[in-house]
Amino acid sequence: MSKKQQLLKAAENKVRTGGYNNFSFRELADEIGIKSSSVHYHFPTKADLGAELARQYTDNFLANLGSPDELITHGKNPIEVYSQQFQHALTQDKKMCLCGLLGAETDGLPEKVKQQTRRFFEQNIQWLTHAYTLGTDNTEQQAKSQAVAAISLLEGAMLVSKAMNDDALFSTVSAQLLAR
Amino acid sequence: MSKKQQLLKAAENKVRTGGYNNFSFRELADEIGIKSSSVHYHFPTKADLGAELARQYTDNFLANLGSPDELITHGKNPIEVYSQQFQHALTQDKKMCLCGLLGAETDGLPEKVKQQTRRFFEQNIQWLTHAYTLGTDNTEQQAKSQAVAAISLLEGAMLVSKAMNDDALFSTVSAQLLAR
DNA sequence: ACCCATGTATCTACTGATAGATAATTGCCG
DNA sequence: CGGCAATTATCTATCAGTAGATACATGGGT
Repeated sequence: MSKKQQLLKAAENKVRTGGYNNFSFRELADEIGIKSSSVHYHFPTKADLGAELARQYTDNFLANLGSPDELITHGKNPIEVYSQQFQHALTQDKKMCLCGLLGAETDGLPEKVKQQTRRFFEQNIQWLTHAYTLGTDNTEQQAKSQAVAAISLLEGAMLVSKAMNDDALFSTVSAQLLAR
Repeated sequence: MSKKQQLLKAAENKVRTGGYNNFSFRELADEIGIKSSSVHYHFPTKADLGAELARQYTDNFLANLGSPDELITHGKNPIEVYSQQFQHALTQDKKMCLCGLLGAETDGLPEKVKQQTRRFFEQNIQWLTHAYTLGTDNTEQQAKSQAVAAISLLEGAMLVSKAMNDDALFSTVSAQLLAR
């Protein structure tokens, strides 16, 4: 893995633990064994790093999901797959969703980080809206409402599980999403 | 209002905007017209300030709600009142829930701040569990599941609304909570 | 010989925290 | 009541540490 990707990985861990202000160039540099000034070679400013972080996170998140149509073709329930992706982030990484955390502190973020954070939610709501349209007679409007509620429920369940330090809460909540 | 309360008020705005690391003693002091060293008189450490902030926020939040029984006596739906309290925080203050944000970054917080953040959710889940028991044949277990889902949905809806900069999303989601 | 990636050195600004001084107020004792 | 003592709330001054950022030098691979 390139130093650049190592930096992003280290930053992801820091941000998902304590937010955008919870990492510094020095910490990241120390962690991967370069000097803090060298971090500026890869990312001119902290905002550039943060924006790239959110961008890659979003792209990877969506790529790992595949398309709702594809999932149905393989006999899977898209909403179930979707909530499992959140659960994986919580229980494997033991961390909050990157963009969930950034979204909560959006008003304190540099503009370009804010934009990428917003993009995460736009794309996810689009994905879910599509999923909630397939095999139903939902209008686009209805499907979008369900989509926004679904991502809200899952982001919120992560947040509550972290705050209470009890991952079982997430399972309890996601089960209700699927039982509707 | 005492300087101490002014400090807490200023800190609340900062934290609800960008998280625990988004305020400094100097900023707070400047804002209310004292010196940063004087802040240490009221709060020995930053963690002490953060913990007191979360503690008061929780107490005020619950006090403003009243008890579920009381609300029903006055012909109100406790869950509706509860979700309106969240909506008020979002649309009037134009800010995220303090403990929602702190909960998301819980692993990056000093221990005593973490404890007070957790207390917010414990007390809120208790309140909601009680509300979901009244006038139903729900078991305690079922009511608690509904309670956790409700607070997850509302915290998540705030987060998504902030990230998307669209408060209407919150309304869309909370409407679904009440329509169940 | 070039250029990508990193290092050295340094800057200014800000961080939380501490020590010690100073008024102003409060409260108790005789 | 008078006066001493303690408490409250603030100040000035300073600290070591860290923040993001910059200019410039260096080395290693093609």
